[in-house]
Amino acid sequence: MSQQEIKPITLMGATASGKTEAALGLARLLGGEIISADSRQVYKRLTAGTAKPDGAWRGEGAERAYIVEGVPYHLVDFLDPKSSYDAASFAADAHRLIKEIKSRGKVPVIAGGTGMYVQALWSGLDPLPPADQAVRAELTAFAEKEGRPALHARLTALDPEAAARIPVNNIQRVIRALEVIRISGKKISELWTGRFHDALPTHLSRFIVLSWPKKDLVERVRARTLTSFVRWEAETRALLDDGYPDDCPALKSLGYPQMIDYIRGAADQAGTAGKIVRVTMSYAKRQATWFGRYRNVPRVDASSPAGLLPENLLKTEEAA
RNA sequence: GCCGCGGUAGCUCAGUGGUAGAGCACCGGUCUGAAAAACCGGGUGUCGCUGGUUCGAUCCCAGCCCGCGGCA
Repeated sequence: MSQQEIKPITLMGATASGKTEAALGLARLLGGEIISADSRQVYKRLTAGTAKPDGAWRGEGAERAYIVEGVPYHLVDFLDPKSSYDAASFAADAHRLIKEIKSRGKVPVIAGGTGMYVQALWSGLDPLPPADQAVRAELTAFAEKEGRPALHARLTALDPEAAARIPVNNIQRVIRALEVIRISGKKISELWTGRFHDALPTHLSRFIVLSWPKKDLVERVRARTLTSFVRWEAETRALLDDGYPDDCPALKSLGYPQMIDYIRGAADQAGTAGKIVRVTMSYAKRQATWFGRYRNVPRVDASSPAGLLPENLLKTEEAA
């Protein structure tokens, strides 16, 4: 098989939908390596709370890789919890890895629940300037002092078209639009090309969305939350003990704020676990909404007996 | 048994003689370098039951049922 004929497979699905299991099955069947598209599993030390696949770093130098059940699993467990990562960095890293994996004659299997990362990887981003944390800090301080309407008013003055599309309270997007003007001197509304559409390029990759009935998914989330709770508490406590602030990027991840409240005695265990299940299901709904936009991508009922088996996933793909 | 208080959304409660609201929960959606982020939208209800007064009752009146507290 020539390199050109190796087509990556991209698995998407809500949290706890079985993406890791499915990806490992496909990688073993086809001879593949996995690239995680998960904005939280990138962090070192966030393991139980992110359901990071159980693996270990092996090898040296260029050969060094995180190995899960014998399969290289890329873009997990490499970033300090105080560091930031983003969709553009992910897309660049993933494109580089896809090329490398193909050069080894292996099949790239991209698996993840971060819809924004999948979108950035396969549909690309407009040529906007990169993030600037100093600019963001300054604009955040302004909003805290003068209020969000005042910040939004600044955007209305500089880029009325963008301001009309961004709600006053959506502080992050208001800041981003102002950041673009500050750095590039151009309006974000003029840099948008409309490439953010509701279809994925199936000539570049095979895409599969894993879906579950909500009543089954909530049981999986509940079970996972309960079995990981003690380890999750321990890893969170260790991060706090080592001086990581509550608001560092990693600790703002889903469930960690609730775990921090629990550690500080502000909530009991049952209540905390229940709250975490709720915020997780709320996230799963947002993921389902995101992936639901891709009308040209087949969906697999992962709850069926053969649901996550690689042969079943490939068969469904062909039928679509 | 008597006295008092209460019964309104899934939960905790507010409220009005013109068929009703909040918080949480729940449901739906948005998404261009923070995306497990940041937001937007939706009330989902025999106002305990049965009568009475009234043009009109969730509200006022009576009886009943249920819960809580007190007295026996």
